[in-house]
Amino acid sequence: MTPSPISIDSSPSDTGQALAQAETLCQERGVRLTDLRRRVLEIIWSHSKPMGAYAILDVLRDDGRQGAPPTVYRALDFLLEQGLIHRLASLNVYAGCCQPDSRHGGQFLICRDCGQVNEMNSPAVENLLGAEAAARRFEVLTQMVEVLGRCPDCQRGTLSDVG
Amino acid sequence: MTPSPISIDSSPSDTGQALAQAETLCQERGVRLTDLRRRVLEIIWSHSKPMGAYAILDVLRDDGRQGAPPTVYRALDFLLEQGLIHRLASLNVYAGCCQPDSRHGGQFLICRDCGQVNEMNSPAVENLLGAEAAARRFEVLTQMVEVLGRCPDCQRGTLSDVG
DNA sequence: GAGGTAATGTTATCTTATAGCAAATATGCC
DNA sequence: GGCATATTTGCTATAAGATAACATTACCTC
Ligand SMILES: [Zn+2]
Ligand SMILES: [Zn+2]
Ligand SMILES: [Zn+2]
Ligand SMILES: [Zn+2]
Repeated sequence: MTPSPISIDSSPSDTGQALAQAETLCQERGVRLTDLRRRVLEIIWSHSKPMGAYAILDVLRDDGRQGAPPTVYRALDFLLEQGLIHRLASLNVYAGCCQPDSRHGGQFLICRDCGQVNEMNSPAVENLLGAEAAARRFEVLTQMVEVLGRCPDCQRGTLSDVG
Repeated sequence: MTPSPISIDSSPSDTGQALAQAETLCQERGVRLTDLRRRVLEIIWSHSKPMGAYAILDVLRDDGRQGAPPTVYRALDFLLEQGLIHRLASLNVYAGCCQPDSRHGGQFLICRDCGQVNEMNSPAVENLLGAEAAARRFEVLTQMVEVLGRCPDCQRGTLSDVG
């Protein structure tokens, strides 16, 4: 019923919800969420930490599916275009987007110790960044914000590196 | 005398100033700005756009200097540690820091069309990001902000892609 | 100059990402 | 269904970015 109050991990239900919403969005937009693309999105969501392209490829191969790097990169390109995932440039990893219905670059809190990533998407930050850019006569297309630090859990115990 | 009001490019004097300041900072800190490290910093500053590691390596080789990737990556690591340059993760390039005396992650306006990069470093943005992170009980170590868009020049004419 | 530390040279390798073309699959029309 | 079309996927090769490991050289102190 009620979602667990502290969700460190992407639970199966999170994954399910994300997939369902992706399905809906793709239908609305008239684009095809193929088996491969859906599976890549599922792999990303069902892991606790954002994944690199080659880690995703490994899972696909464990599935028994054929594939080479272009296979996964093309799926990632599609998911990125549709705003269903983000790329964290500082880590070369890909993470599911929590609000795929509204386009945004993404603001992320990345834990140095356990690797967890939290998508912030503070409108205040977005607006201020836009204002500062505008003050410099700069036309904004996309914003990328990545904050590296320590998550609440890793501050508490030193249960670092939970894998 | 007066610095040019619109500085699209890093002028030789900018480069000279940056090198002089780097020299001073490294002396104060008791670290060695060797020939190689100084030259890499100079190469970065004397180019109009941020450069990739292998582009820097090419220039080093044009100098007649020996070198392989580790040569330039070690120099870059040193310059990054000392806060003399930044890495723009979204582009895999390195850019000189305008305020190397104060440590910061860096906030960048990156022009999609001409590739120019402008370091913003708005304290307001930094503070707000810090506050938003703190509200989520997240301990900030470093912030990285990269805003992709179009610089004033590229909005005016469509003198895009000035190379 | 001997000894220790820091920096650089050198080779090989690893990770991340893309180009290019062929085969397969979905879609739309007759 | 049969066929033309465009999209998607398979597959090989390769580009681009970054690091590991170890040998050599420069620098500093005694
Ligand atoms: Zn998002
Ligand atoms: Zn953590
Ligand atoms: Zn800076
Ligand atoms: Zn521009």
